[in-house]
Amino acid sequence: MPQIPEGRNWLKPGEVAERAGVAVSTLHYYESLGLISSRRTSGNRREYRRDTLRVLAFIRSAQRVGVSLDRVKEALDQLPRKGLPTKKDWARISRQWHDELTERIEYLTGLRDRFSDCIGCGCLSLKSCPYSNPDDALGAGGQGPRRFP
Amino acid sequence: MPQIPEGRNWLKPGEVAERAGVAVSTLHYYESLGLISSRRTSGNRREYRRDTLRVLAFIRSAQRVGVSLDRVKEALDQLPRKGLPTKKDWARISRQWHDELTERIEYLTGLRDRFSDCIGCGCLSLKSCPYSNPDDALGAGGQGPRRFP
DNA sequence: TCTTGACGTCAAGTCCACTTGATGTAGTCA
DNA sequence: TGACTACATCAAGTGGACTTGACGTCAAGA
Repeated sequence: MPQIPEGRNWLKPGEVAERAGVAVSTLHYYESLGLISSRRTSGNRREYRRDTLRVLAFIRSAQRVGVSLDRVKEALDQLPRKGLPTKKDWARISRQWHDELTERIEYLTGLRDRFSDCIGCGCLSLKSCPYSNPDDALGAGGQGPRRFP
Repeated sequence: MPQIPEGRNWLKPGEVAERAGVAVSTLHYYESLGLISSRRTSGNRREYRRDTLRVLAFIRSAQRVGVSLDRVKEALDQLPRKGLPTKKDWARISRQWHDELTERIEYLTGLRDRFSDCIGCGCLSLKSCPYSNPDDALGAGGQGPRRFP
């Protein structure tokens, strides 16, 4: 991994990509979606602000739990467009993120426990089974995640 | 919702689709993947065994937590190919499922708590942040889920 | 009997999240 | 200076999970 001096606040695409564990093409893609931004050098090369790493980390963890890039963008749009995001900005996002994760954790926990009840026990009845009910809380309005290998 | 008499063990596509909350085309798709199966009437219409609803419920809940259809198929392939799956068969799958969910819950919980630590607190440092580390436990070998609106 | 709707097949389309390829330029190092 | 690599743009391709469309058939009710 290339050493990035402490003082350098603007990073090259390759550096950011390596540090964040994504491909350079992914940076382009995210930029096209407005998730991250860059400035250009005189030679038209991109330069990313150091805190882009933080944004990328945020995106990464959001995706890991199945949040779409659209939703991520909504969250990031609450950061100030101009100027560096402050601690307060990140704290606000962090709070929302925390709540979202908590909700998701509770859902999974319920799923696990009810699953044990209705299938694990061997009752083999779907009549009162929450999984056979398409209209449960989190089910409505979503197509669900696509992959989590 | 159409009434399906208690005794009927073979259901029509429309009935299954409505009960399971999926489209008929989805049933075709799942069948093409080998996730569910059907027999045909003399008029070439599909008929699904009642317990297909259980399989579909299983698929649904698996997808909800971001498990791919490939992985679902792996699990379902452990059910007996011929004959009705027994309580024991479902119980085994249920156990695995339970473990998988537990793992996922623990991951999310860790994510949430560490997230609070490293961003919520405002330290704004990514140096020791688990999200900036591409090589953490669940990160390796996966591209992550795609959507969870 | 006739109509209507559910169903059959198969190809193609969609959406998200990227990746790959083609082609040209910029910067670095021997 | 020349080679080599990183980077730029843009279009097109990929993979998962479906959906839509076109077109023909089967079955149940008026």
